[in-house]
Amino acid sequence: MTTAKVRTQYHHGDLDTALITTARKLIKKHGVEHISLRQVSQEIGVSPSAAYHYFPDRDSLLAAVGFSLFEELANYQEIQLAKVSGTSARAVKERFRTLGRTYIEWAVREPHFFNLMFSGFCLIDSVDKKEREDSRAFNNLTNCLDELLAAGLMDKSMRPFGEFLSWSVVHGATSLIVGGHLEIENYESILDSLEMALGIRKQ
Amino acid sequence: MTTAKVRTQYHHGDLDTALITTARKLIKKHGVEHISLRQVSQEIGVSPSAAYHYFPDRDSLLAAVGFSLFEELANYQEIQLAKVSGTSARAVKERFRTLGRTYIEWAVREPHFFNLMFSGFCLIDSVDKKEREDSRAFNNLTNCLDELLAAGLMDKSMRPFGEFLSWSVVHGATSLIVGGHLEIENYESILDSLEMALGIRKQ
DNA sequence: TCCCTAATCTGAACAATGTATAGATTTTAT
DNA sequence: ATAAAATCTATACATTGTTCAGATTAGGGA
Repeated sequence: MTTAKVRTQYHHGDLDTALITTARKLIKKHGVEHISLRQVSQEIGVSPSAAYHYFPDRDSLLAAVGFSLFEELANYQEIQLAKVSGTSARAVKERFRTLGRTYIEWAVREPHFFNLMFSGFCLIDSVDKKEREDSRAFNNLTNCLDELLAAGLMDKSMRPFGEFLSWSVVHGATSLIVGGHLEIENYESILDSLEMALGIRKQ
Repeated sequence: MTTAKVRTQYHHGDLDTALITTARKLIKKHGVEHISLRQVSQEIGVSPSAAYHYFPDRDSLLAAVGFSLFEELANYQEIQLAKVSGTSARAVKERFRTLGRTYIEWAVREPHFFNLMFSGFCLIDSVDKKEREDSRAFNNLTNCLDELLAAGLMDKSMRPFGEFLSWSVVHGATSLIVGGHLEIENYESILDSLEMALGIRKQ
């Protein structure tokens, strides 16, 4: 019986992923600006310099955590999306709202994660653009907008602005809320505004 | 002849503002995550501990810089706004675009400033809400939207969403651009989208 | 089974950082 | 002029990121 802090073996075995998951745990609790490589190493029960065999520096580890969070968010969104399947007008519109709602609620529930993802650590240039995890969320948005259009539920002339407006409004509102610059009683009003903006029919 | 680095007097005289302006200068060049209290002190030519007579800790100094940047942005916006005075439909619409354009361009020109302002250092709670400098920019936006409505240039039913949509879209797009998550050829298309969303008449 | 090489981790060290405290210097008020 | 308040320095300490030489272990070929 070995706890995380007292290893019995010299070789950890899976230090690569242990570093990421432990960093994730500490970031979740204390925020990315308040955790150190040494804390992460100590929590695992490993020497501070051990991490340098897997990541060139501290920021690379944090970036790795950040990228895994994009994946997590996309997974969460798709799970919630699956709960509103169907081709009815109600289902299609609810899927669109689900995409925005999950984004906002996920960020509000874990603001430290959101800050890490969008605070310069996760430089897009450092990873192949075609394999970016946030493009999965983007594809889901595109599909949803196409469904809305096909069902005649949204203003045709607004379709070209669909992805940009949705992403900007939801991300912008989320960013302002998480940063404490905007207070909103219930997040559904954000989605109401967005629906109005895109000319999505009521009822 | 005294440079900044070699003071002749024991008392600096205006260390309070010197700390802020010097920190501002270093943040502008290197970004908030790469400057230290000691660098700022050394640049001024003062002991590292001197700063603690004016700010309780490093983060408070950074926050002070951040708050001054909100003021700077609002000043810049109002200067640009004044260049498009008049009551013609063209002038009113151009003022609305100017508000968004200045926000985006200012952030893109000084991304380190933008990051500081919206990266957790500038906690709104720490300052009286009624005296917040970003409310100046918000008031300018409200006035502009009222002018648009009064001139019959925007969709009446969209007015209640005016401030929120404008702020979210412009801030969201800016945040994504500065963070490297979104690439946009010219920023006017952002304003085009926003005008479409608010039902602001063409021509 | 033994040994050798590569993989993996430790230990000690370094400079830099934020911050606390005691004391030095200067200004201000009386 | 002198006491008190304001302002700044010097020193110290714990913590951090990072490097590097060396210790420990794992895996494969004889």
